[in-house]
Amino acid sequence: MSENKPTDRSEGTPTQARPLNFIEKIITEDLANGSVSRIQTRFPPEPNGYLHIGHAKSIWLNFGLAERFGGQCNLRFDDTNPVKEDEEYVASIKKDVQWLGYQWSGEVKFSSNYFEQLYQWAVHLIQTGKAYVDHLSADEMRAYRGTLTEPGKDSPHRQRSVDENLALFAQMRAGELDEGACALRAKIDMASPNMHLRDPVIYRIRKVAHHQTGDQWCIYPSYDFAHGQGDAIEGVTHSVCTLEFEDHRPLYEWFIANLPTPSTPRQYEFSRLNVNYTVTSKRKLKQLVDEGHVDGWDDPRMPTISGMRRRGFTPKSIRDFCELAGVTKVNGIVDVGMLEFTLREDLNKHAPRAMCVLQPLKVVLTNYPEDKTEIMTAPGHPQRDDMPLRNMPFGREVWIEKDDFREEANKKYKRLVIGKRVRLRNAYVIEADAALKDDAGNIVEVHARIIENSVGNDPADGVKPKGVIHWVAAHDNLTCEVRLYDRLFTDVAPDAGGKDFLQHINPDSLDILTGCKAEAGLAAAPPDERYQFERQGYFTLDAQYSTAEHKVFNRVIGLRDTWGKMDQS
RNA sequence: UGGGCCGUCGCCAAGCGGUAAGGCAUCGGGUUUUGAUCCCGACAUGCGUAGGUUCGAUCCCUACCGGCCCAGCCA
Repeated sequence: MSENKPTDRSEGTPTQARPLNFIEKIITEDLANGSVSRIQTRFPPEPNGYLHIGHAKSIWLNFGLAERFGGQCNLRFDDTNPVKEDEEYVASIKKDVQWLGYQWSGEVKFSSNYFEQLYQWAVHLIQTGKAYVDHLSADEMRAYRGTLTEPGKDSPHRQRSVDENLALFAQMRAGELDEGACALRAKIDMASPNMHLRDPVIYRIRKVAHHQTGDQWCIYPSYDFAHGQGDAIEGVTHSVCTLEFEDHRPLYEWFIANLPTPSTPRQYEFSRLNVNYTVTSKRKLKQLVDEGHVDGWDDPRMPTISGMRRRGFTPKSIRDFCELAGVTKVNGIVDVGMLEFTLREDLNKHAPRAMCVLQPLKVVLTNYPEDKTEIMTAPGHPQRDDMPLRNMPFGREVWIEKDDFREEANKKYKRLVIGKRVRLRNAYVIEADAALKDDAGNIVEVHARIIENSVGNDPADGVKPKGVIHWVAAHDNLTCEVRLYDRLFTDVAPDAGGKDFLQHINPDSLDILTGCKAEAGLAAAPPDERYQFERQGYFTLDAQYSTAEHKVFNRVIGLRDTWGKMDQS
């Protein structure tokens, strides 16, 4: 797969001219003043679900930073909570990261690789009087923690001796205590205005099997106790995460300061990527899947990486979008229009052109011999000469788009009208004579004439065609199914302010067209190629629904359409 | 309302005391056998608000206003 080359970064990417973002500035300084000699980052997902467009930003940022500064980026699964995780997700996450065009440094890492070290560090904290086993129940702990405006109070178990804590913690590990019976807490400050510093739980008992470590452990470290230390073990220099972890930073630093870690990573936070007209919360995406509003996690309308892949997005368009959106600490919502822009930009450059009639209307060229056929040639791409020419059969009967014919129309209509001319793209100029209708008055066929010698030339009589329309020969084409996708939600912010996002699902987000007529050459379309169906948009084969006999094309995105937006009367 | 963070064009986003980059979108115009692409042009006397410091402030100070995050043995 050509799109998996992690080196395909050069062309078109605005990387060069762009001013540095705040994290790049920090790294540049750190490198300049020698506080670090080399960059190490990491992308640290918990394997508890499918990745979506929001994760793409983190992937792009972490891997991109390493790439730009000649460093390395690890893929580390933050698997400290076995009850929510599954091996299925580690597989899909690895696939998504690679598809986006990145390769992690060395082996895939897991926080669970460090469980023994983490355990020893917890013991170290106990020995230095900085951690204790607390027997308060979860409810009691909540009550003791205080509130946002009131300080918490010390647990009655806070002053246990080191020996007692050591013994209790060993019992926890040995499985001698029940889930919830107690937990290990860091001893920091129950009156801290920062809730995360009010003696956070760092180890809890969970008697469940872990997807990586099996039943080796029945106690698991919390995120806060595992993340920074994992960074330190891996030599991560810049631990980049999202804004909601800002409050955790003092805790992150407290562990690093109070433990003999091999390095001192620093945490930096940026705002997560939000896109309008969609939702990205795992709970909501799951609901869309579970309630059958979409076809699965990889439904082409989903904002998941797998959905976008199936839809036909290019990895580059997603990376470019992340870059275009920028890296700051401002909580914003980016316009999907920007994503559509980077998508079209990439597709326009690389997609071979083709013609496909979505809603066919037959045109009979009455002055064209019944037994005659020709092969028309067309460029593979109008702005590139490195793409092979296409050969398209042409004959007496051709299909054109229903929308491209009107019995009569005003001068703004640049398509086929009775008595007027249009060019069949890459073929003849034709002039319409009559429209044949069925009993209900629907136009079922159009009679027209070709203008002799107009292939590649303007008509000899000087009467130029009004416009250019696409067509497909009736005697030789590929009948196929085409799926048109629109945004999944009709509301800019489907879940803003506690709105019920399900109320805003777009009933027309999927339009299935059958009996579409594509140019014959498309019968050989490979599954990962994206085409521009001229005048319509970009399309790719749906890997799931297509069979050898029945091709299904997904519309990745339509062409920019200034005509469709204006008053066409 | 305790703490943390954030507020520059409709949406992103530069700017770091010397008089508002850029992109997306939008609106004009040109080229074009895709109403696509491409090309030109327009688009913040204004930087959440009010004061203050300064010859000069989006950048410094003060006070307000607005938004986001934190009271999981989730991450």
